[in-house]
Amino acid sequence: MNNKEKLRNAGLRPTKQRMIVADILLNGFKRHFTAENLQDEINSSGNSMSIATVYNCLKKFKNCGLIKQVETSKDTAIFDTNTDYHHHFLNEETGELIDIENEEISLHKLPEIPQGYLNNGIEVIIKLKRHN
Amino acid sequence: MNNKEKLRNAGLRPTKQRMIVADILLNGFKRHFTAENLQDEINSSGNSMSIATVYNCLKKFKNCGLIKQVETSKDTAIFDTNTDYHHHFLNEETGELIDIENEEISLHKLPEIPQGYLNNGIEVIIKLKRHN
DNA sequence: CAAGTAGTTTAGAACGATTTTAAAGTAAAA
DNA sequence: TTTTACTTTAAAATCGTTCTAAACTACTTG
Repeated sequence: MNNKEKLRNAGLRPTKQRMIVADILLNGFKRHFTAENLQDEINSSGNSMSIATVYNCLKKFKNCGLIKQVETSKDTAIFDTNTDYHHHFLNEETGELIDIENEEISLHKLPEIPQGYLNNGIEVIIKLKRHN
Repeated sequence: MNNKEKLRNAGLRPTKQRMIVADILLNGFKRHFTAENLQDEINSSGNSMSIATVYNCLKKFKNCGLIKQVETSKDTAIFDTNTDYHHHFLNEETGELIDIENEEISLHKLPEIPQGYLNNGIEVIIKLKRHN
């Protein structure tokens, strides 16, 4: 399936700008990037795109599942007086957090830590959706 | 141990402002809050504090482990072309992310989901520190 | 195809969270 | 004390992101 079809299937108009972004992102290579990274890449491919369009486009792509946004990264820092090792439920609609005590969760199998690094803490976030 | 001692033990000068913050945060109650929440609370307790000081203070408290900052919340949104269910290593020094395939990790015991909510996805973040 | 309309792009302004600046103030050390 | 290093502050600056409103473009219907 080509990119034009992918966009149509996702319910998005295949505009010139979305095709440029699709050509960069939907080629099968898995990668992480920011809006600015992407704009730089667009620029250096000889095209150009307003930063507003980059954001619009990423939001659309995300909403229809063509890409993901990593780590529910809120724009506001949230602090916690609970310094014990613990995890969180996150109500994504409201941003509300609820503690999960360490005993209530257990990681069975862990991946191998990359060479030269140490495990410096694990954060588990269980995202919640209201039940209908 | 009183708050003045807690601050000294942590290597922080017990200034008037830090004591005000300590009185609010270090009373044993566990809670989540933002810098703005805290400033509001300071204001409504009859004190006042510059927002810059609130941030300075939270940064110091965090660095010496008196509080934590929740969910490695970066100020920049990171997107991912990998839309499969997967997790991440996070190099906190550089912000670099590395995928962890779903099979490489397994959650054994899960906490009970709060009433009225559904599990809408689990994100595991393993923070990495460079090995010496 | 032609004309209408609904969705899209854009530059630039606006925004909100956080950090920086530089000057004045305060705690600890000598 | 006097000195020195750290801290606080208001205000400006910065950074990522969203909004605005006007121009543009893709799709629909006639």
